[in-house]
Amino acid sequence: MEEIKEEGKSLNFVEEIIDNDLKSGKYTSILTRFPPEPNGYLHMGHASSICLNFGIAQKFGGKTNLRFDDTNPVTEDTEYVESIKEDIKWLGFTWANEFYASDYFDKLYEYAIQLIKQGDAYVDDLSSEEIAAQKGTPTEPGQHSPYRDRSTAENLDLFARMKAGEFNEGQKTLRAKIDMASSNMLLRDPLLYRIKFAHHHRTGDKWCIYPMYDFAHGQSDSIENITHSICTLEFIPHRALYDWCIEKLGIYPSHQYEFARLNVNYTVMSKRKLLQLVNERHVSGWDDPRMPTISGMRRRGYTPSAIREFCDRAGISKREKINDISLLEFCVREELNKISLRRMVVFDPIKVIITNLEEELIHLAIENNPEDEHSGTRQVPFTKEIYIEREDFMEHPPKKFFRLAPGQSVRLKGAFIITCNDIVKDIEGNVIEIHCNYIPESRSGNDTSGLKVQGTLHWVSVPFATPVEIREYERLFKVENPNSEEGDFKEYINPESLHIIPIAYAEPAFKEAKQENHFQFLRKGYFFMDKDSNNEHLVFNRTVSLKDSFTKKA
RNA sequence: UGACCUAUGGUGUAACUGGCAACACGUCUGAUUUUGGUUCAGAAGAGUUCAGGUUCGACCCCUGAUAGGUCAACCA
Repeated sequence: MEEIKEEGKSLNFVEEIIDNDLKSGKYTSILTRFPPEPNGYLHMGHASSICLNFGIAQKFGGKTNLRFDDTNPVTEDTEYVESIKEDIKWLGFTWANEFYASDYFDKLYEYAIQLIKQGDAYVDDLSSEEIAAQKGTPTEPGQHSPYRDRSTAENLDLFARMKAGEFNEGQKTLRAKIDMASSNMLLRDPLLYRIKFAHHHRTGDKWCIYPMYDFAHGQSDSIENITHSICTLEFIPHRALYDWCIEKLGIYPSHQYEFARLNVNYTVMSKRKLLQLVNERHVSGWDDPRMPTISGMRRRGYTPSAIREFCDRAGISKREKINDISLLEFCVREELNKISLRRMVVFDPIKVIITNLEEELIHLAIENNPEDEHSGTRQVPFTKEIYIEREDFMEHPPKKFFRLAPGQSVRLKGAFIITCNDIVKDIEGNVIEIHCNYIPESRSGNDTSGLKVQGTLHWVSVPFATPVEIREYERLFKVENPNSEEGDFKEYINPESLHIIPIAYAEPAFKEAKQENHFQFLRKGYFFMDKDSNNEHLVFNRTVSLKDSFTKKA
């Protein structure tokens, strides 16, 4: 059934390329790769790439490798490797092989020697500044380095000595000999190797020369026999160099394809900026629920399938775009509506006294999820004193206020219909108690009262109320695209993105709450238990609010 | 005074490769509802950046503009 639906869908441009390659017989099977640099946490943009690379392999019966692009030892760390693996698994994908670019350092070194022998690479003594100065501009050609025509023997000797650690950082580099007049700046004798006396998270101190991205990525793809190497738009100019290396080396011809990275409005999606938010304490960490990181979204209560669904609906193209966060929220709500347990929690309480209730305690069974008939019910105690939401009562209500007001009736969810017949105020005139009559015949499930009311409220029994902490999140930025605004993006941070309610009143069923449960707090939104919770103190993150067509109008 | 990439409702993605622009989100109605949620029914909203050309016919092909983006890190 799912198959048929998939058949009818049109392919994105990458899928189309692969479909054609398979049909034409260019390949009999495909191999993709997801190549993160282990220098930060994965975010929504990576999720899109993961869904593309792994998804495409699944769709066309191929496989996907996970390869850590760890060619810069100063920024990379094992901590990131572990978090990246955890995030990919959590998203629901399995890699065929776990590789590291650093696995190929020996092979890459041989490749470099091959280029030197072919006269396609040379050791340069120029400093970083001098190279930049000789690079030219997009409209003016660059100048040749005075070291460009060293003999093969000299290059070989120098390169070996670079590897042996005879030179200082920055003193020498290995450069490709291509074309200093190319309109593609990347082809103006790009750096292939640089000296770094840095400890590598995997190879330790074995190496003091490290390959640049352009001398590692294509070769790594080739070594693994990657058929379709899919990356983001900014690598388009690199493709010429990618192909140059493969051609000069005469190795397996992997091909690079580029798609537009995924962006979402009201947030930022670059590692650099996210790192700033963390370092400058605008958020509590990489997994702050406001962060667009996978770990942040997981902590917030987003589900893997909702994220996958979002990536799928957002689509793949070559056009730079910013997706609407509301699509993500739609995907999250759509799933959470089906799976979350309904509970009642009063955030801002006002006391209601059921004046005509004789019994001390009535046990009510209320469904856990009306969308799922197998979800069963829970026991909810009903007592003479209950809390309702302060905003659910108005002494002088406008028309169309379907909630509680003097003389007005409402249903208490899963319980009875009540009518407000009196209010108690303090000296300052604030309402502190609402007195109501309940209709015994209106009990949920066997209502014989014949009464109809417009509103249904959530409520919590006062003596049974359990305090919990609530954390509500708003968008992290005040503007849709912080990147395109004047000045620093941090000036546009929303100062009210986190709203904490230290004490909210929850029904007692939370005693059995499990970390992995998703909840819908009736009329409030979807919530997920935070890792800061312990036995005495439960903390809930608002994953996303419910759609609200009432407060919007007001 | 360069090369390369891109251009379809508010947003994102399509249009079976030339046959009078569809789907989703969002928005707005109405119905249903013991969540102002869900569900259901419906509506508004683009004539495809612009100007030419080819064609019986162009979002699609050609020419030329325009706009936005990318490229001159010993980052990836």
